[in-house]
Amino acid sequence: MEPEIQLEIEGEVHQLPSGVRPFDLPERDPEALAAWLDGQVLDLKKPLLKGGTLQWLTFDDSGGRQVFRHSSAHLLAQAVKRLWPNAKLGTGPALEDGFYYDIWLPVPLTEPDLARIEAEMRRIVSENLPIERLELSREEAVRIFSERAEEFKLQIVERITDDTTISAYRQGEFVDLCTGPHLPQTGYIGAVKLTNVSGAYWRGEEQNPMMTRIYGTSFPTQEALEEHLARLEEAKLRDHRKLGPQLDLFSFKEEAPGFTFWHPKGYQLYRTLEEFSRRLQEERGYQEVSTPWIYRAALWQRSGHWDHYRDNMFLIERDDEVLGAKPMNCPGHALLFKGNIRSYRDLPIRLAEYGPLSRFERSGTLHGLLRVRGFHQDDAHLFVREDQIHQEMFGVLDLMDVVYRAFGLPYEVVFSTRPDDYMGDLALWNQAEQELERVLRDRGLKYQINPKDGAFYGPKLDISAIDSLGRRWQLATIQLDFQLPEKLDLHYVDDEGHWRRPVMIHRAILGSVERFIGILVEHYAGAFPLWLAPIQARVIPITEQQVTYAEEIRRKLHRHGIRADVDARNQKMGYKIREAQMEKVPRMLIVGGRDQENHTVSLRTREQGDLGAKPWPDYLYQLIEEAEMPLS
RNA sequence: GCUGGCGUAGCUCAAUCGGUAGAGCAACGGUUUUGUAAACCGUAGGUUGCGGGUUCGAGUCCCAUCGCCAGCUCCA
Repeated sequence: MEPEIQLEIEGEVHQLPSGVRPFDLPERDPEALAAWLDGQVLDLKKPLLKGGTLQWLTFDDSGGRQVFRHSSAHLLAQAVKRLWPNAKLGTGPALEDGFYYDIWLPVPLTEPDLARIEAEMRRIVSENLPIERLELSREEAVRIFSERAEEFKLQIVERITDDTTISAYRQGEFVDLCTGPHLPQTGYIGAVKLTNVSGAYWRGEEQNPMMTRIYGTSFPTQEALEEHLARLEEAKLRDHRKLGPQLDLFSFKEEAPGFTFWHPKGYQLYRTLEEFSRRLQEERGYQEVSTPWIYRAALWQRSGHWDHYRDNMFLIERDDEVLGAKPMNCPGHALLFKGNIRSYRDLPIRLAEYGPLSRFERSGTLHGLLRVRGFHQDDAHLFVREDQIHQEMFGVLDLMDVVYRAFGLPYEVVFSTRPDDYMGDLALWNQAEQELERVLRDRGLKYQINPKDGAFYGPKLDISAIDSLGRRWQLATIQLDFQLPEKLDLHYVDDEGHWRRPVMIHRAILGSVERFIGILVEHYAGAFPLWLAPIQARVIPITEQQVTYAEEIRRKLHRHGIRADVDARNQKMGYKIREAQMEKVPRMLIVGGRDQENHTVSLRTREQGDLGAKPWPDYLYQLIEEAEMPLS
């Protein structure tokens, strides 16, 4: 008698012969791309030898999408191999919104090549080749990929351990080493688009050969693909590098790559943000200082930056000695701390600084405001006793919460642990890592662990946000440091009169003010909330007759701390309104003859449009309230 | 830094095969005096990123360089 298995599908239990393929079941969802059996994603054509609960994965499931995109990557590789038979395949995974394949090519790729590859991919789709799984012995795998001169695949085979099944997938003449799973046929891939080409080192190591990485995306239908491409276009319009200059906030110039020119409006925004940070920190016992921005090399040698950070520093040679511009404030703050004898009663001492920092970033890594060479942090160093670590860390996380809630910025917490080139004593590192984890748990924060990504002097907690194109950027950082107090020999006097070593907490909440503004521009698409907007209100006289009245209103607004201007140009009202809307000014106070007579302003808001006449100056008091900083 | 791509007026873009660099918006001058997203007329604006080369002739072809874009690497 043939062995049977029991499969539960959509609540119904079926008795089926062992070896049945999900693909052949009459219950199969016609949109299914793969099957899910008790937590495992399987090919639809996988013969089932044991029973369980089976679900269909479609393009709406992330698992289904992943299979779809992974098969699309194979499709890409097959097309490239048809066009360049001596191309050598690297790896080609699925991504969130698409896929890529790293391929070594004898010639550089050009735009028209992408179109040719796409055309070939469509041909393979129309051939509707069956996709077949092969399970291979190591010898077979080596033979297959040697025959095809796929040296990179052979390297992968070598690294596969003996306890793993070596599998490959075949579609037509094409075979790729792959664990799968995959779609049943190439015909499933309804629409593909190759988006861009770039270089990528084999296995991500700089000394390895550079492969050509071809990115693409794919969807079941042409309409879905076009919708996706339209969304990408939308996102590009939010890009801070486009919006910033458009809104006249900042610019970059060839003469100073990686440094920001802050225009009047952008700098206003910058100062508002800094003021926000100042007020929150003063309330919490921080003291603002300003320390030198250039130090003799000897300090950097003592602090460890010379060994761990020199390549990223701007160095200056004068009078036969080397000086370095500061990439961080910590050594300066430590020196300031050291300048007096400190009692245990003085701690914690919280030193804040907003001064300029410079880091020499490699040219290819610069990216608008999000990666610059010259920037400012809302930086602070907390000098604390060991028994104060927990409480102070708790306070920092609390401040962070206030700040990020004020902007409604979605963020992720990452806990980065000891890197390979760490400085100092292993026991201290372990202690610091345990402290950080304990505070995270006590605050109930969700976090991910990023092993070996800590700073060279201590483990850190990073907050990152995502830009308009889905790239992740680190904003806040909180680091516990037992090393620097040691290196620079910091101490305080404890309650028994003994010298003790303080602990340093490095922290920046906004992170870099530059980067934070870049993220904010994209987050709000340039339409900043009232309290942040560089120009909060624009007074628009309808005719020349109201310019004096308009000026009067503007002066009064300013006197009460509202940033306002008057558009007195000889233009129609509609024109001025249109410009104010495009500049994303949150409030427009329109004044015509009627307003002047009745002592009103005609209010228009950026979001709601015309709201009619409001008595003046009553409206001023409403505006003052609406424009308050979100300090709690 | 590496691989590939792109640099034309302040912005968005055009210029056939190598043959006189052009338009809209913005700016400026004037007319208009206006009630909720673009009034009208006119003027000016350029060493085509910078430097070489090929050619009778280069925005266009070649070399080099700078900057930017995508990704890699790096990343407090």
